[in-house]
Amino acid sequence: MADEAVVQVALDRASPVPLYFQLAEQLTAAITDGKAQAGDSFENEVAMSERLGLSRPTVRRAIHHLVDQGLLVRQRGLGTFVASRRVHRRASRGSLYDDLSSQGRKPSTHVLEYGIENEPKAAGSLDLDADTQLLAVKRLRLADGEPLAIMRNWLPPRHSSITREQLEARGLYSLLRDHGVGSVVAHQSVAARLPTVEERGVLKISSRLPVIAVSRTAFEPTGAPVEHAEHVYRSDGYTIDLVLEEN
Amino acid sequence: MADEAVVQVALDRASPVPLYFQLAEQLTAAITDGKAQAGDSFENEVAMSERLGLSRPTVRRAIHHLVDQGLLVRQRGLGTFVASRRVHRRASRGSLYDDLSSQGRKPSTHVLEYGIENEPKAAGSLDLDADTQLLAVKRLRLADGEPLAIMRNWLPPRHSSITREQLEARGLYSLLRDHGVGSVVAHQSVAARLPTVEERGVLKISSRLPVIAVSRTAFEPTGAPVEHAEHVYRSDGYTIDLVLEEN
DNA sequence: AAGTGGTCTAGACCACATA
DNA sequence: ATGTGGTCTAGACCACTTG
Repeated sequence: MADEAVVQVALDRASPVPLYFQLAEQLTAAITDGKAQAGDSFENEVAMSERLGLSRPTVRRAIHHLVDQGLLVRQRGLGTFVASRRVHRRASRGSLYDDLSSQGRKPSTHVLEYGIENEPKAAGSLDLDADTQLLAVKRLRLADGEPLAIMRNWLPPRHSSITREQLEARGLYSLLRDHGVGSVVAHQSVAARLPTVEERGVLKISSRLPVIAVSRTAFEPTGAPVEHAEHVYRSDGYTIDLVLEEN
Repeated sequence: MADEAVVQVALDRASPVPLYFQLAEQLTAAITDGKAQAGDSFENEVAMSERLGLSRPTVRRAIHHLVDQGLLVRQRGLGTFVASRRVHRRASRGSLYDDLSSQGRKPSTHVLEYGIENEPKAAGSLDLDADTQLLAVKRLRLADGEPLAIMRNWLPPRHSSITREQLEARGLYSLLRDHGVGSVVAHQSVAARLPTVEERGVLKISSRLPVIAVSRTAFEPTGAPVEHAEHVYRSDGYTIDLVLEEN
C-alpha cells in the first residue's frame, strides 16, 4: 500500500533540539526505513501542521530540509512525493572519508611518518605563512592487509595535537570532529599517472599499473584551514564515487 | 574601507521574481563584484529589513541563500560576514560541463558517431527497459586542435530529438536545458587505467600514458533519466577539479 | 472549483558572544 | 546589558495543476 504516507511523529517541546529538526529527522527516518516508498505522495503541509500542532512555516522548514537532500520532490499544484532512491544526495561523501568499508574489505591504517615540519607548498595551499610549522603525516592504507593507498596530510598548528596513536586507531576526519571541525569545504583535484619508484615499492604494484593522485585542501566555512592532503591510490579495483548536483 | 557592508538594493514589487530572490541576487552581485570584501561584516538582518521595507523572514531567506552557497558565514551573537573566496561553492560543476575553457585553450567538439541504438547496459543504468531505443553519441573533444577526450553518451527517447549539428555547436547540458532539464543529480565514478588500442589511436597517446575513465548517470530530481555517459580523458595535463562539502 | 505548494507579513521569545 | 542570529507563530494572498 502506502499510497499516501502519513508519518507518525513524536515531538518533544522541552528538548533543545528545534521542532523543525525533530520533525525532519523523523520524516527522514520514515523514508530511509522504507515506511514511505519512492513515488508515494506525502501528506500536504497544511494537514501535517494541523495534525502535529505546529505552524505551517515550521512544517515547511522540515520538509524543505528533505527536499534539499533529495528525499522529497515538490511540485506546485500537485503535492509532495517521495523521490526515487537515485536522487538522494546527502552530501558528497566518499572522498573525504578515507575508509572503504563499503567494499566489504577490512580496512586498516599504518602510520609511516609523523612529525612537525615546514612544508612551504602545503602551508601555501592552506593560506598560511610559508614558514608555518605543520603536523605532517604519512599513512599507508590497507584493505584486508593489502596496500591500497599512500596518504600524506599536513595539518595547521591548531590541530597539531593529534597523536600518532589516534591516527592508527581512527580516521582523520573523525579526529578533526573532536577538534571542533563541524563542516568543511574542500577543493579536490583528481589526476592519473604512472607510479614513482617509491610508490611501486610501497603499494607493491608494477610500473604499468596507473595510480590515482588526489590533491585536496579543506577549509572550514569561516575560512580557517583544516588540512592539505596528497593521496595516491592503486587504480585496480579502486574508483572514486561521487554524487554531483547541478542547478 | 568596507568594514561594514551596506549594499544598495532596488526592489521591484511588481515583478514576478520573488522579493527574497531579487534581494539574494543583488547581495550576491555585491560580493562577486568585490563591493563587499572577504571578512567584511554584513549589515544585520533586522537593520536590513527596516531599511528595505521587507519583513525579517524575507530578508533572512535571501541571506540564507548566500550562506548555502558559501558566500556568507553567520555566527550567532557575532554577526554575518563575507566568506573567504576559498569556500564559495556554487554547485559542484567542472565535471558535468564538458568544456575546459578554464585552461585557456580553445575547445572544440567533433561528433564521431550519432544514431539510435539499443544498449542494454546504458538503458539499465538509466532505469529503462533493456530494449529501449536510445540516442547514442560518440564525440571527440579537442583543445587547440589536440585530442583530449572521447565522450560517449546515451540519451532517453525524451531527448532523442537533439541533432548532430546541435552537438557540434554546443555543449550537451546546454542543449538539455532547452529540453526543460533544469537541475540534475548525477552519480559519477572515476577510475584510472591504461588506454585500449582504439583509445590510443583516437587520442594519439602512447600505451604508457594512463587515461581517466569517468562513468556518469544523471537524473532529474523527479527521477526522470537524463543521460548516461562514459568518458575517457588523456591524463597528461588534465585533472578533474571538484568542490566538495562535508557536513 | 478545489487543492496544492510558494511567498510574505508582523510580531514574539530564546540562545549565544562580547563588552 | 546589549546586539546578534535562531526559532516559532498565525495568519494572508498568490500561482499552479487537475477535474
